[in-house]
Amino acid sequence: MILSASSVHALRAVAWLAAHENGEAMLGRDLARQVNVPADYLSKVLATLARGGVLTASRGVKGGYRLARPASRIRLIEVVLPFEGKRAIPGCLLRPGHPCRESGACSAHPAWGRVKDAYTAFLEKTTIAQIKGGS
Amino acid sequence: MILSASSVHALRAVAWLAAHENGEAMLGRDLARQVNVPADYLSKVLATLARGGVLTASRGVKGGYRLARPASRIRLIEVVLPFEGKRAIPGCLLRPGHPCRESGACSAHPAWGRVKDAYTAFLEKTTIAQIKGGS
DNA sequence: GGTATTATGGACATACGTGTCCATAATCCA
DNA sequence: TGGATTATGGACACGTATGTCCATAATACC
Repeated sequence: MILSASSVHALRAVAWLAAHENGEAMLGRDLARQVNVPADYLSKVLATLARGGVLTASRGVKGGYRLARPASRIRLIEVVLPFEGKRAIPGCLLRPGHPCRESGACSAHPAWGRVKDAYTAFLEKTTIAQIKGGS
Repeated sequence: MILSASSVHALRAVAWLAAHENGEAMLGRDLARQVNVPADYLSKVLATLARGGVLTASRGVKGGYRLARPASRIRLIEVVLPFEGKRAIPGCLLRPGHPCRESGACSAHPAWGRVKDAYTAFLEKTTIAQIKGGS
C-alpha cells in the first residue's frame, strides 16, 4: 500500500505522540502497545526518527520519547523520508527514475501527473497536527 | 515507487503493444527488448496478463502476444491487479486494512482521502489507450 | 557510588519481490 | 511425421523489508 510498513508505523507513533503530549516523555514499550506495533521493531523506527530530528529520546528512569517540535511544524515527508528513501517522491510512471518534465514528458504523464502531484503535495504540505486526531 | 516493478513492467509492455499493433503477434523477446526488461522475467509477467484476459498468447512459429481487446477498453487496474493484489486499492493511511468510511474515519482521512481518491480513480478510469503514446 | 530503568545497537530469522536458468508443452511449417 | 519455434512452468539465487532476541550504554534515583 504505497507507503512501507515502517513509514506507517512511524506516522502512527508520531501522530499518537502528538495527540497525547502532556509534558512527560513516553516509553517506547507503551507507545508500541498503543499503536499496536511490535516493540522491538518500533524501537528501531523511533531511533531513526530521533536521529532525523523528529523526536528527542532520553534514557533511564523518566526517559522515553517526545516530539522535537510542535506537531504543526512537523511535515509528513520528514517522518517518512528515512524509510522511503528516494522512492518517497514519485517520478515518471512508465520510465522509473526519469524526471518526466513537461518537455518530453512520457505518454502517461497527463493521467499520472494528477496522482503524482496529489501525493507529493500530501507529503510535503501536510503536518502531523493535521492527522493526529485525538482532540 | 507506489507501483511494484512487475506492475510497471506490465504497463510498459501492454502500452508498447497498444502503440505498435499491426495485426501480427509480437514475440516475447522482442517485447522485452523494446521495453528494456529482462526477457525471462517479462515472460512471467506476460503469462500472468494472458491468464488475466488482458493479452492473448499463441505458441509456435508466428506466435507471440496480442491485446485481448482494443486498448481503449483495457483499464490500468486490470493490468496491475494481479501484481499488486489487495494493495492495489489503498485503504486507510494509519490503520492498514481498515475501510475508513466517512463515519468513524481515521484522523488522517481528510488529508489522505484526496490522494487515495486520485490514485484509485487513476487506476479504475484510465485506459491503456490514454497512456500508450506513439500516435 | 550502586542499582534499576530506559534507549541503542548488533546478530539473526523469515518472507517476499525480483531476476536467472533450464526443461517441457504446444504450435506451425516443410 | 518430424523438427524448428514459441510460450509455459519449475527450481533456484539474491537483496531487502520486516521482525525477533539479546547484550550494551546512558541516565535517574536512592
